[in-house]
Amino acid sequence: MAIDRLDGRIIVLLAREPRIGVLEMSRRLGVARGTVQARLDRLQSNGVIRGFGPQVDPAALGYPVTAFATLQIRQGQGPDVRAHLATVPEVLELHTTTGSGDMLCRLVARSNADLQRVIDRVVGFDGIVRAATAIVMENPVPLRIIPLVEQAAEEPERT
Amino acid sequence: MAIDRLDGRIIVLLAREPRIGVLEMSRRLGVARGTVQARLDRLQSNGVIRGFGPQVDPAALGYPVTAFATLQIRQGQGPDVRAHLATVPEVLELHTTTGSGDMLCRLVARSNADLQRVIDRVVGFDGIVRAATAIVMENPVPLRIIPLVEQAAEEPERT
DNA sequence: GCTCGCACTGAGCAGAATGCCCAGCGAATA
DNA sequence: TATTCGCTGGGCATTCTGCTCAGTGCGAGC
Repeated sequence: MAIDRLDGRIIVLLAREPRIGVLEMSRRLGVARGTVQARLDRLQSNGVIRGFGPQVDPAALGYPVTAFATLQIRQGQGPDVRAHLATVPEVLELHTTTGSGDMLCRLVARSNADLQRVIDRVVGFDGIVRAATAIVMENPVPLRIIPLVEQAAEEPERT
Repeated sequence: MAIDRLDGRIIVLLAREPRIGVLEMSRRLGVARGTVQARLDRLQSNGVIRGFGPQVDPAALGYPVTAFATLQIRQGQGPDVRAHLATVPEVLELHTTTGSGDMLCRLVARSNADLQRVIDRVVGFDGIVRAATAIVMENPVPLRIIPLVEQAAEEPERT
């Protein structure tokens, strides 16, 4: 669960240059290959590293528009709404939240006009009372994990 | 930019089993190894596949609390706020948006109590007028790309 | 109708990495 | 003190990679 500095260096190195392989990592980090391999195995069985799936850019796929929609759900309809949203390919992720909305989902679309189609499909479901959409203009900080890993590696336990 | 079915199958296969390698992929897909290799190179130089970084689970790192914060920014302070937020490790991503807020950011924290510390640090900056935070309770649809890739592969061009 | 360009195929090759094994060692633990 | 655990450094066979090549089928352009 807690990671130490070596774990942190492994993850950061892997995040920066994912293709280098275990042997090259051991060279760069100055440790034995078996150590890196054991650490990696542990990190993966821990669940710290979920996997190494390809990071696909929706914009390059033809979906340059990103938006976040806050949804208000009719009481008791949560499970149905989740199942509905899971069937929409343009819904990239979905969270249930506290606060003024009940759910927050990330959407993509081929254009602003196409976004209307996506939203219609999202809210075209009985359990959804209202949707408030915010279109993303810029993304100054793309999804990142390195700073957090570095912090976690420096402070293995704290609360 | 547009991907065909073979591209789609490559990405989906890679997303499901990231460790299989080019040779095994060519076997599963029933095409020559060189073809898979060429397609992968093209997808990467296209930017469709950004990379193969490790997918790290913040919860396993000791940050089980996720939240989304909507920020309102004082006019003209945007660039400073971005720079400020980029220095906070718990800020995993940041978007500027249309709508009632000006920015939307994803935060993680070690606990609900720790979230207060993170929010204090986030809003402890002059350019931020107000912050509305929604704590994530459940994540019925984790960040995914496969359905979108499949759709994009079936409909190479459309708007 | 013909030729060119392009993508795919199937094969081969040297080099490198992987997965796996082992014995030894030092530190922390019981 | 004895044991356990993680790291080291080495070796091994197997596998994959990166690269090259000639041949082939297909569509576009002339």
